[in-house]
Amino acid sequence: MSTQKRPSLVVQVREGLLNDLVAGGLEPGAKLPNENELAERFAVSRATVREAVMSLLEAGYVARRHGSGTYVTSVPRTRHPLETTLSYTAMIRDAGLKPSETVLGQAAREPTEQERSLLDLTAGEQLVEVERVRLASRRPVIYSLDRIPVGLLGPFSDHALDSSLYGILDRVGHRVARASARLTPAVANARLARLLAIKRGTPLLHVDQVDYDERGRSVMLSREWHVADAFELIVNRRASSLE
Amino acid sequence: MSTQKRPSLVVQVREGLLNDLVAGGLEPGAKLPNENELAERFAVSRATVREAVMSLLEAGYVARRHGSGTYVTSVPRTRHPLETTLSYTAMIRDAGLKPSETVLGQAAREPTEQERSLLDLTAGEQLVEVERVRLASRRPVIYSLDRIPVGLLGPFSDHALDSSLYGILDRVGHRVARASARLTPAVANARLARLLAIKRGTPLLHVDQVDYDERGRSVMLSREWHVADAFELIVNRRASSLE
DNA sequence: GAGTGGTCTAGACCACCGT
DNA sequence: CGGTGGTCTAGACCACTCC
Repeated sequence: MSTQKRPSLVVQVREGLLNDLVAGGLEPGAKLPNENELAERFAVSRATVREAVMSLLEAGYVARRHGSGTYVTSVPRTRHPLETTLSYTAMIRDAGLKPSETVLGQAAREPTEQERSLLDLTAGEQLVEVERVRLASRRPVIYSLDRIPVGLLGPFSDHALDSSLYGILDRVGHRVARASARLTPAVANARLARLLAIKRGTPLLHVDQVDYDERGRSVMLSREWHVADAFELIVNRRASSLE
Repeated sequence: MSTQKRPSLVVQVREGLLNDLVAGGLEPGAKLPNENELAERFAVSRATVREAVMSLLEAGYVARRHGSGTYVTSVPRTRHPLETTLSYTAMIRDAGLKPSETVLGQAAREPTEQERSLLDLTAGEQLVEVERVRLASRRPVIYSLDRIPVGLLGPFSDHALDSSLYGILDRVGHRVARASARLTPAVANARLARLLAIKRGTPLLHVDQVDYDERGRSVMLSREWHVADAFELIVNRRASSLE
C-alpha cells in the first residue's frame, strides 16, 4: 500500500525544468521560456513557476537577468556539496565508492565544560561518545568522534550505536536539519595514521561540527578527520545577499 | 544627492524581525507572532512576511514548525560563513583583525589545457596570473594564485592588479556572484613556509576555486593556502532539500 | 476544533533590458 | 518601445499540531 504524497506543484515544475536542462539538452547560455509561458505550459500560476526557478537559481543551474531572461549556466554541478549535504554516505557514493563504517568504541561519560555549554546539558547529564571509522570501498577515509546527550537517545541510550547516528536521532524525534562546521587543516599523528592506514604526517582535513535538529536545538557534536583524496569536499559559495 | 533605492518590503520586514531578535531580546525558543499578525503589524501581505521569514530561516535564525509556529533558534550565528561570503577581507575583519595584502607578482601567460577548459578560453587567449599574500594585522594568512582571462580585463589588462580582484572584475562587468571551492588539506613546503612565515610541515588548508559572474560564466580561478589559526572557516550545512 | 504554517491562484504594477 | 523578470496583494484552501 502506497502512502505517497503528491509532490507540490513547485517540485513538479522544478523537476520538469531540470528534465529540460539535462535530458532536453539545453546548452549553457540557452535561454529559458519566459515565466508566463512556463506558467502556461505547466498550468500553474506565475508565482509557482518563480518559486521553482528560484530553487534552480540557488542550486546554480540557471541565472536570471532582470529585463532580459533566464539562462542556463555553465557551472558544473556538484551533486552533494558540503553546505547542503550532511551525509558522508551520499558523498562517498557520489564518488562511485561503497560506504561502510566500523564502530571502534562507545561509552557514556561526563561532558567537558565546553560540551555542556554547546549541548545545553543540565547538571549531571552525561553524553555518549561514539568513535568510528568510515570507509569508502574498504579504504578508511574518515575518523570521527561523535557525542550525543544521553537524555536525547531515549530507548537507544543503552543500545549499541552501530547504525547511522543521524538515523537514530531521527527515530527519537531529533532529526538533524542543520549543522555548523569549522574547517581546519591537520596532520596525522601516530594514532590517526594507524586508524586511517596512512603515514604519519599525512595532511588531513579536520571538521569540528555542531548538529542541530529541526527545532534549532543542538543534538550532537562531531570531530572528524578526513583523508584528502578519497572523495571531494566541495563548497558552493555565493555573494552574500544579506548586506 | 542620494540615489538610495527604497529597500523592498521583504527586506524591511526582515530587518524589523532581525531587530526584534537582536535588540528586542527574543530568547532562543521564543515563539514569533503568527504570520497574519506580522502581516498586519508591518502592513504587508502574508506572502511578503513569508518571504522575509524564509530568509531568516535560511540564515538559521528561526525554525518553522508546521501547525505550531515559528521559533527563535539557539544556533550561534557566523557573520561570514564560507558558503555565503566570497570576501576574505570581510572574514578577517570579523575576526577583529586588519586585512591587507601584498602582490608578489603578476604576469600574462599561456593557459594550461585545464585552465583553458575551465575558463572557456578561445584559442590563443592568454590569462593574467596574480600571486598574492593576504595579511591579517600584518600576519600572513593566505597565499593565493589567481588567474583571469586577459580578454575579460579590458582596460585593466595592462594595469597593476594591486587592488581587489573582485572589485576589478566588477568594474569590467563581471561581478563575481558565485564560486565552487574544493577543500583539501596540505602542509607547507619550504616556499610556502617562507611566504607565510611559518614552519615547514605546518598544516594548511588548500582551497581550489572557480569563480563565476552573474551570468554563470567562469571568470577567475584561484588556488589558496590558508594558515589554520588566523581566522575561522565556518560552513553552515543543512539537510538537502532537493531529494 | 482552533490555530498555525504550507500551497496556490489571478492579477496588478514596477524596473530593467534591449532594439 | 515591447518583453522580461521583480515586487506585492488579497484571498482561498489544505495539512499539521496541540489542546
